[in-house]
Amino acid sequence: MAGAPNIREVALRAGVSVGTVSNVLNRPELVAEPTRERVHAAIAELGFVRNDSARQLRVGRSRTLGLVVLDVANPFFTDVARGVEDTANQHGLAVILCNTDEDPLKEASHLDLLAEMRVQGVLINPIDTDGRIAALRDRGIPVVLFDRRGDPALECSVAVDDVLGGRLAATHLIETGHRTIQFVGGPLTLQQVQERYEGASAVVAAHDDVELTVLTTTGLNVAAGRAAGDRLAAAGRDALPSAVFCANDLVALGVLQALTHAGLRVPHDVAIVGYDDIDFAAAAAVPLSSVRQPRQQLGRTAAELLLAETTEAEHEHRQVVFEPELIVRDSSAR
Amino acid sequence: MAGAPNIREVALRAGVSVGTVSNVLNRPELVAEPTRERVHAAIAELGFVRNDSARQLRVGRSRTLGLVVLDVANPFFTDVARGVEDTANQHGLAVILCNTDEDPLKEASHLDLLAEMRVQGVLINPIDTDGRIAALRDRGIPVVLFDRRGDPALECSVAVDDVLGGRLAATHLIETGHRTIQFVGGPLTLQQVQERYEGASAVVAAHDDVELTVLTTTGLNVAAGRAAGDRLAAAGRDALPSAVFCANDLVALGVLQALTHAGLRVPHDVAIVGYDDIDFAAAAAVPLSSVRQPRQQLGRTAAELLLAETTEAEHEHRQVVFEPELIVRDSSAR
DNA sequence: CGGAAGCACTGAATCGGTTCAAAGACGGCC
DNA sequence: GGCCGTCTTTGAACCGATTCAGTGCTTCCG
Repeated sequence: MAGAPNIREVALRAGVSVGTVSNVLNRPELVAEPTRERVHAAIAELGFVRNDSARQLRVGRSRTLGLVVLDVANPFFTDVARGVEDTANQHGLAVILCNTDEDPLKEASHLDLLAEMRVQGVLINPIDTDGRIAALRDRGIPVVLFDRRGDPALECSVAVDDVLGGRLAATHLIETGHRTIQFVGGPLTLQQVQERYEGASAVVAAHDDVELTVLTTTGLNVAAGRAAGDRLAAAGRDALPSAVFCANDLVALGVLQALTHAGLRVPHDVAIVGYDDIDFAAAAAVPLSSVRQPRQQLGRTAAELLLAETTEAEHEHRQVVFEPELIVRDSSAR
Repeated sequence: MAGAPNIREVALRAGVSVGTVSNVLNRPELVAEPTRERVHAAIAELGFVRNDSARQLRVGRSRTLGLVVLDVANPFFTDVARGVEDTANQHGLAVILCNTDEDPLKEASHLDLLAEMRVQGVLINPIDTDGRIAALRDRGIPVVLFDRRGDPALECSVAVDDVLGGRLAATHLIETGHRTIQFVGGPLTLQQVQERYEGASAVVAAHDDVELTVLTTTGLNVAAGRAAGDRLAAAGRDALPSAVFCANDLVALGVLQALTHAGLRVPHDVAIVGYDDIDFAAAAAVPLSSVRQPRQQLGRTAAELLLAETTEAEHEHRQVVFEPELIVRDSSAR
């Protein structure tokens, strides 16, 4: 009796069968008005709460959805998460947020857990597309990639054209007169980082007099950016690039802090362009130029694709690609 | 056969009973080496993944823990979440992150869902301590309050001394010569906001020549801060307070943006002190003075208290209170 | 040689909802 | 009165892993 009355006790109290109680909960339109009221009264009196694992066991799937991100502390991902949550909640689903810290082992263990939970689906910004994602799919759990393009034969994905984003940033820097550009970000195994670099690289290749170098970081956070900034500053004024293009805004903020700390002025000594256009970019010490992505929309669309895949009889995988937009602020003004 | 082999099929393939398979999974030391290997082989060949709802149903509780926060987009909460996640993962628990947006209705619906899921416990920064939290406790689900003190008879809690935080901020502003101080934050029903104001108020009361006024906001985010800043700026230069103390850093960043946009200089025209000392405070246009809280530690401690409550036979509720620390930066420099 | 103890394994009962075929109740109509 | 259709309710089977009393076997000891 103690903490957990079950559906049988409710049935007993309301003087009906368990089947009827279940119907009141799930298809109330099948139950006659007075009966329904008696059942509701019994539920209230006993403080009954449906045991979701029992329900899940019978129905075969849960009412949750997994969201696997690289770093919850990155506002880009929390904005995406907001979009996912809004859409999921509208459909009565809860979101399980998993943080991988760019660590394949953590990613793997989170995916295992989500598989055991029989989530309805997984939204993931994968680190490496190893077998584990395929394994999920084989088990019938739909997977939607976000912030990364997938294989149209296998999965849906929602991405932003990162190559274009890289082009926008590089074009802007070249047009404002910069000739030595430093790309800062990593690890390069991350598709986002790779493609942002590629985009910049393609533009630079078309200009004989412009030079692009790469400084890889071990992560995409403020600390990594600060470390990179320190290295740039330590190399001496002569070795300084005239502009830095960072793989995301956190790195850019870190670089900005380190350079400022070393007595260099942004954008006078070095210009900076970031990526993501998180809200804090505009509020930075030197307002940051950045490549904007439709963050919440990314999340909403990803969740919608997942829901479509679970409900549609004949599902065709879709690859949605949004266009990024360059926002120019003080950090790269001439 | 398709997507989901169960424990029976594994048993069949390995030539053992289901009980043995279960033992291999849960208490491998009870099973002889060669048998264990055969079972593992069968699991691998079939790609078997344990159905967690069946396990939960039998065992009675899940391996998850609910974390209910006011706003995932606030770095303060993501830092707390990191702490919670670290500790939870170490103990094999997954974290379900719920966002309430300071909306009691959303809070209630999330708590209902967590109750249905039979989570091991709930960590919450509550909006209003209405009956729903008590209802959870009655059902045997431990609740730990964080960033807020609780009733020692009922629950554990982890908080930071917000009254002290308010005192620190106000004392600092008074000592640097400010005589008209504006408190910005809200809603005042939030205990944090209330107490930060109280602390400041107590200090001001001891100084006849200092005036403290309140501008309440509807939320604790950048947009609310910006709106408040606009109102301050619109009131005209003469009506301006000489310093603003904000209930958190997001509000402070919003106020900073609005004031700067209106052509006012910080700290020359108006000084600003925030609260939380999120990472972005130091990187702001004018580096923000702020009252620092041990964010990750708050999360870790909260999770530990919860785990203690679920494992200890005789549990005594504890109220942990950390001390905040004032970090002075440019925004309140004289 | 008998009995006890230890070990590895078995298999049925169990957790608590959901589902669906079937039964029951009632009214309308010929 | 008998038949049919509609609406409501019933109750047992079922989902899949866990658990524990119990079986069969071996070893040890007096």
